Amino acid sequence: MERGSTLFPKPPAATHWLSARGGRHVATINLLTAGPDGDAASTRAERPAGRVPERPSLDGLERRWGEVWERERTYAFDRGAPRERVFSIDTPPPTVSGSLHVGHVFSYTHTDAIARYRRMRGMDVFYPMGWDDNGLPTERRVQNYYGVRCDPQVPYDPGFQPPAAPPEEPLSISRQNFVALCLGLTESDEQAFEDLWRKLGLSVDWSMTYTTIGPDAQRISQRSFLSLLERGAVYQLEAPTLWDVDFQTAVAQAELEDRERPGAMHRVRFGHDGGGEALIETTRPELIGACVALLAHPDDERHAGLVGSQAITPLFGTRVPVLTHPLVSREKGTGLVMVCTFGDLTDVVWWRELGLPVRALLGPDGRMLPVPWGDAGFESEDPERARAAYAELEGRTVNQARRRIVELLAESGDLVGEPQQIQHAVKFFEKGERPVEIVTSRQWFIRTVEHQAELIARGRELHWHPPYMRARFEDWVEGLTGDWCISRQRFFGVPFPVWYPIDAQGTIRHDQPIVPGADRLPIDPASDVPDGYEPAQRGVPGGFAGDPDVMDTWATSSLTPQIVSRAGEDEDLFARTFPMDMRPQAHDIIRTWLFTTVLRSHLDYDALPWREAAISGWVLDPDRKKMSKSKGNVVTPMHLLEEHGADAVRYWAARGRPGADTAFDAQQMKVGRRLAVKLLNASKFALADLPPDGGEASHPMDRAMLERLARVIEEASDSFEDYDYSRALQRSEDFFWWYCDYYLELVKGRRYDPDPAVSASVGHALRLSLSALQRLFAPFLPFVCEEVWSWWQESSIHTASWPSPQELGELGDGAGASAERDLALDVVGDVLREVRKAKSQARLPMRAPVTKVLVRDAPQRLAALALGYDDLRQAGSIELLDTLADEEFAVDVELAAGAS
RNA sequence: GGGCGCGUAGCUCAGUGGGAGAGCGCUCGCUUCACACGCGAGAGGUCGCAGGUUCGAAACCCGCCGCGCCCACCA
Repeated sequence: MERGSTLFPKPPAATHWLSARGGRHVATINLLTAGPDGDAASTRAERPAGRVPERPSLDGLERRWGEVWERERTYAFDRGAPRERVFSIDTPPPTVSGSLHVGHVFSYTHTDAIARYRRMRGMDVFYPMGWDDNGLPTERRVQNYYGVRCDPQVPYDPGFQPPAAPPEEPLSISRQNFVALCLGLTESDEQAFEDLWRKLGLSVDWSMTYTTIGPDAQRISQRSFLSLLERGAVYQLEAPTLWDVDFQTAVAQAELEDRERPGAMHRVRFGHDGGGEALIETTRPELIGACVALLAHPDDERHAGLVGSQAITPLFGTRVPVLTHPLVSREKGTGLVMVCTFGDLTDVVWWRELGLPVRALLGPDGRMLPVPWGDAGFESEDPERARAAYAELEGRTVNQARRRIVELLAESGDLVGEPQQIQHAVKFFEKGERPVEIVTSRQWFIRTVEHQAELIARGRELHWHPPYMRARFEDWVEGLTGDWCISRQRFFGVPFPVWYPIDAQGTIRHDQPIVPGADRLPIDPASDVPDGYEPAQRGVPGGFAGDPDVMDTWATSSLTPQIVSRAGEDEDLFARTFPMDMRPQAHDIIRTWLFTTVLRSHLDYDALPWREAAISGWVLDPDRKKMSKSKGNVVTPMHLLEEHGADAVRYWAARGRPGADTAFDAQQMKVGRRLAVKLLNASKFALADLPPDGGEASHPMDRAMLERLARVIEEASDSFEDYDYSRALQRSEDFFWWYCDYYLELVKGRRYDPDPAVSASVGHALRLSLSALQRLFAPFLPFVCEEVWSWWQESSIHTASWPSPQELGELGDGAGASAERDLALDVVGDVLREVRKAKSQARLPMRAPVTKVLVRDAPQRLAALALGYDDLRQAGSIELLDTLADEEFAVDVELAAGAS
């Protein structure tokens, strides 16, 4: 056996043959030293050098190669690489306080396949992992885990230790202590997540992780906020805001979801200053006291007589005008609608457009506020009665108040008929338990609506994979009705870096925010003091007050491209990585994460944050419903990986087309495992007793196989370029099974032929094909591919170059000859199938000898068959192979005597 | 109500103008010197329905039906 030469004596000039990672990378692929007797293979995995194992196995591959990759820093990012060689990925930071489920495994595998492909193309892949630890999910988890509750009024306790077991009554602790617990708990969560990702084989550079609550993320968030503030792109306003009454915080439009809930429609009689009555229908009778107008459609003649007059609310005796608005539906209810401050978002529109007063009854805790009725407060025709009625509601929750007021209305005779039970969609905060309410409060908003057209244009600039996902983005942008509310009345988040002066009267001057210098960031206005003030001046007249709120989690995660590329922190890295190349994410957060990231980058850099958006689908239950948390927790990802192996789970994931929701299917994982085992065995077979390399594929059958493989490489590459990893896998896999079942069987005779002149062509073709196949599968099955590669190669397959058609050699000697060779593979396969069928039907083993085979076929096909004549005879154990020109393809098989 | 996607074998899906396919499952057979975690063979389909374009449609166009998702509505 020759030694020391290489598969590719003349590496093509293309840069993708060269390492993206400097000296750690081997530029060429060493082939001829392979085989069980070879000595060149390394001891990277504590294996006797250069050995193909007797019984190859998948057992232990994950641990073994995971350690090697870590030790050799296989996936390390070389930050010296020029921008054009960098492929930067804006990885979604998973929420650490939830648990990872199969949906994460699914979509992160897609990203990893693309990352590995790009790396093999010679790109320096910038692929950091982040953890989204900031925000409500962590707060909730800490509250439950330790049995504590954050109370900003409680002073900081430097010696605080959480109770050993959660007490029955939640323990009130300071914000600083609470945040410390959040940080501690997320740290252990993050380690568990990292372990899982490593086990799955994500090719992440683990030296570059980030968190959305870390100081860098805080500094970058605050810096961006201050920049927006300076430019007037962010403002604060006291206004009706979507509000979650359990978390007691503002929420954003994007965080709402509809839930079907039973409800009741009540027909209620209002009085009227003309002496008549006005009937309305409402699902929220508890807000009758908050009614500020009745509305009809301008063209609705039924109520034309009422318009312009005054109606009088039942129970409370408040006079409200009857007005018109085009948004009123004539078909719904009585055609007359009650406007309250505020029952739903449409009320806000009516209130704003018609200039109606505010009469708010609902507090931030979701209970009916104490309000004065009569002279000192809400007006009423009969203040005594109003006070008495409202006393029945005050302090009650929405549901309690609703039940009570229905009784009151029934007693007073103002409820017309029985309430109709209905099923209707109600808006919820996606993490909330009770419907959102609308509460007036002071909040920060980023100007969004005025940029709608520009954002649509950004969406068209972005390359979407699959392309139809852009429609979701455009639908969302076009449907925006208000600016983005980014403030939250919570604790574990990035604080707004703003203080306010308190004037001599003790009023907080929100209109005169005090901002810190850039060099002070990140700051927490709850503990830091603005320049020119003393700590003792906090909260006193003439002093200052810190902004009490934190940013919405999306207000930070919308900056992940800036965070990972370290905008404003490391200009060199930023220039090499931003705008980024790719954003992978699932389709359900296009309206949140994708949208807000585009918005922030547009506002801060007047640019897209990335070129490509690769959108993945969801994992569905076998019954095609979205995988629920409860079910996801039954089959934890770690269990899956342990049961089936990482490569097998990755195989299932990679079979899911980009953007397509995919059913959870353990059966597919078994198929993936089979593919991995097949790769082991086929590699073992090809590499053991490998014949000498003749330097070219001189035999037409070998050449035809390589030509097919060249087309597969081309298709897989094109698919990957289009971010269609699943197609790349499918093409490679289809070829591979054909290669095992037909090609490897057909060439057995020649490869074991003692005459090197006969075996050398197979020797060459096996090296080329096996090398290319192993690399084609490497993005999908990184563990088994690294294993089989290590049997005959020195460095990692994952830093080897992606296969190219050119490396298979100059195959072309005329299109006609090539077409005939390809036809030969088909015809030989057709005949072999007939021979196998005859043996199968005769219940004979496949090696059973065949006395004679007569192939009838078109002359052209018979001519092609001649190219594979010997291989076919050998593979079918055929003694005599004859052909006869005929119009129909037919094969007569004569089995050895006594066989059937 | 608007939009997007999907509908092909029992299941999961590939197939975008000219032979209806793969894997799994099922049936039968074979321990063949890479692999029994294997190999070979077989059964199984009016390609959702209806119309149109075309010499020719699973594919292109129109309509309808069904499923899923997103958005809007929410009195």
